[in-house]
Amino acid sequence: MTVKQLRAFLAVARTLSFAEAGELVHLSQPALSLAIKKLEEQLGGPLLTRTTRTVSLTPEGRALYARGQRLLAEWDNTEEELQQRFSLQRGKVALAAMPSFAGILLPRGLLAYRRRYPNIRVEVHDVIAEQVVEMVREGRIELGITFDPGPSDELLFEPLFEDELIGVLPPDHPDAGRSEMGWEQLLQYDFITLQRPSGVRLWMESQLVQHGLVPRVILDTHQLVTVGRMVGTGLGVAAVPALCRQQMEEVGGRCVRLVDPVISRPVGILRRRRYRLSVAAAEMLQVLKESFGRE
Amino acid sequence: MTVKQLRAFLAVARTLSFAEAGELVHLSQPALSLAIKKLEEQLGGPLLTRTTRTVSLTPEGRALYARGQRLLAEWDNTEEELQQRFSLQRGKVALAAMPSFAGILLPRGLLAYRRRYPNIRVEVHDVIAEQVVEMVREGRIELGITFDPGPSDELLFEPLFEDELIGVLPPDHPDAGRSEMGWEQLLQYDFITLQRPSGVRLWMESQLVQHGLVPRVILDTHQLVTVGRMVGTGLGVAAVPALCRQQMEEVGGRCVRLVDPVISRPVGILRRRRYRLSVAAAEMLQVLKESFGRE
DNA sequence: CACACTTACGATATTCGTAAGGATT
DNA sequence: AATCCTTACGAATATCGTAAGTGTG
Repeated sequence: MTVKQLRAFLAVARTLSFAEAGELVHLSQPALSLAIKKLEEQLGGPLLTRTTRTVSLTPEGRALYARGQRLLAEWDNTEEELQQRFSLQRGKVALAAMPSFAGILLPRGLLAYRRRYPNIRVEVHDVIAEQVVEMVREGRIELGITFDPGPSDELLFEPLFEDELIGVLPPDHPDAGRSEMGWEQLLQYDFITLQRPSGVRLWMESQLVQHGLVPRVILDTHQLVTVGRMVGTGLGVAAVPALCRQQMEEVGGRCVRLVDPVISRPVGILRRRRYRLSVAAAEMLQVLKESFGRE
Repeated sequence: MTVKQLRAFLAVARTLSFAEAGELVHLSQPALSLAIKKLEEQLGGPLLTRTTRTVSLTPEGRALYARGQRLLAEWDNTEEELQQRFSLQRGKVALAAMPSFAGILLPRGLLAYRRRYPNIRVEVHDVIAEQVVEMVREGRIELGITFDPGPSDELLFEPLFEDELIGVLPPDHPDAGRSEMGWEQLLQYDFITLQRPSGVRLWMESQLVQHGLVPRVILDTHQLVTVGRMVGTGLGVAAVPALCRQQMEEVGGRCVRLVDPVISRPVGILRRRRYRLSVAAAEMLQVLKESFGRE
């Protein structure tokens, strides 16, 4: 039994006329006649009773009509859904981004994506960098936006831009108006930072040690906003990823570029090697590159 | 998208090997390759990623795999069910028979049918003759066993045999041992019969009137068994369709053939004109004819 | 170098449409 | 006589298998 045969039969069953049905399925009357004859042969008995003047269904024909309608509808739906997926008129992308990116920059990218492909659902997981990597590795999401997790044989990282550490100062701080300052200068002041298990804290510390810099930590907390608020109220200074600049300023911090050294690490898109992206995800990758790529 | 294409794709998706899948669907490797290529073209994108050394599914391929499996299973089921219907390995016949026939003779016929076609469900409606006709007319059943309802342009009656009225006598009745007797003789005795709305009563009365015979009715009831019991206990005599002979004897009646005149009417199979019978019902018709036909 | 999929090509099968045939209203 | 389905037949299309090609481990 072929799809064409079933389609032909259903058309005849609906119209009870070979001629009319022929138009529906774009077939000449004889061709339709043959098609149905073959179907009947294959199934082993007559589906229609034709008396040259009137066509009607046999009991078996009615049985096939009932089941065939649902069947063909599902068939066409499946086919159409696939076509829509490929033509980006339907589908879903699941991605994850670390909070600093998800909150500030990502919305701009998603807006661009949705403008181009309004019918594709986007699922965003706003989780910490380590979990982003984990979710990509497990295949729960197709794309992750995070720091470079380092070489891996199952993960592929495409950098988008460098995220630098910037200084955060109280509004009334003497250096608050400057465009940039050195690390040594910053670390003269009481230092506020994130608590130990934090990825940012670990990264910053390892980098500072390499340059012989030692912060005078007077306070650590586990939320970046809290760090910002503390700096904003004048408790001390801090250093945070540039991605968080806006957030820091919103709670009263003044941001300055930090040099000597410039500490930065790449932020980019992580995905699985060896696994092809869905069409929708591939396009998302493209849009994200355009929105946040270097040039 | 054709059935063959989907079948081919699913085979590859399952085995992740074109060569192996080819064997499953009885296709050479190149033919399978072409088939899938065409499917991909039709759907608008790749379903499989092949690296000449390894085959894996794209996200879209996984989507089709999930839906396609169910779809093809339903497809095959539908096809097989129809084939089974035509080959009498599956199906259903709904029929109705008047109680006298349904209770005594029909079981023998059904046994013969079920022996030949053990997988076909049979639905028997044990209803009075008028309802049998009604159910056939409404198309709720395909076959009805009843008396001839007379000519009709939508019903077709095929007689099986003649059902005669026979006499029922108490066991100690002087005529109880005879093989046949005349109506006039029977009607000398107190007569027990069914109540008025009954078809049998009406038929019998109209026939008797035509022959100038008048029964001395001393009692009427609405159940044939009751008539039998009353005769059995010696209250009087009765006349019932021969179909009920066994039932009468079970409750103590003695049956004799009635002549002068022999009153009979055809019992047969009723079905709708212009509507083809299902294969299962056509076969049932055949079996019933063989079991209860004249010769 | 061996294996697995793809491309090329000739052969076969299937399907299609036009034309003719048959039956019913 | 008109209409509707079926059969017949030549043509176009699609599909298949064999053979050659290509890339990977």
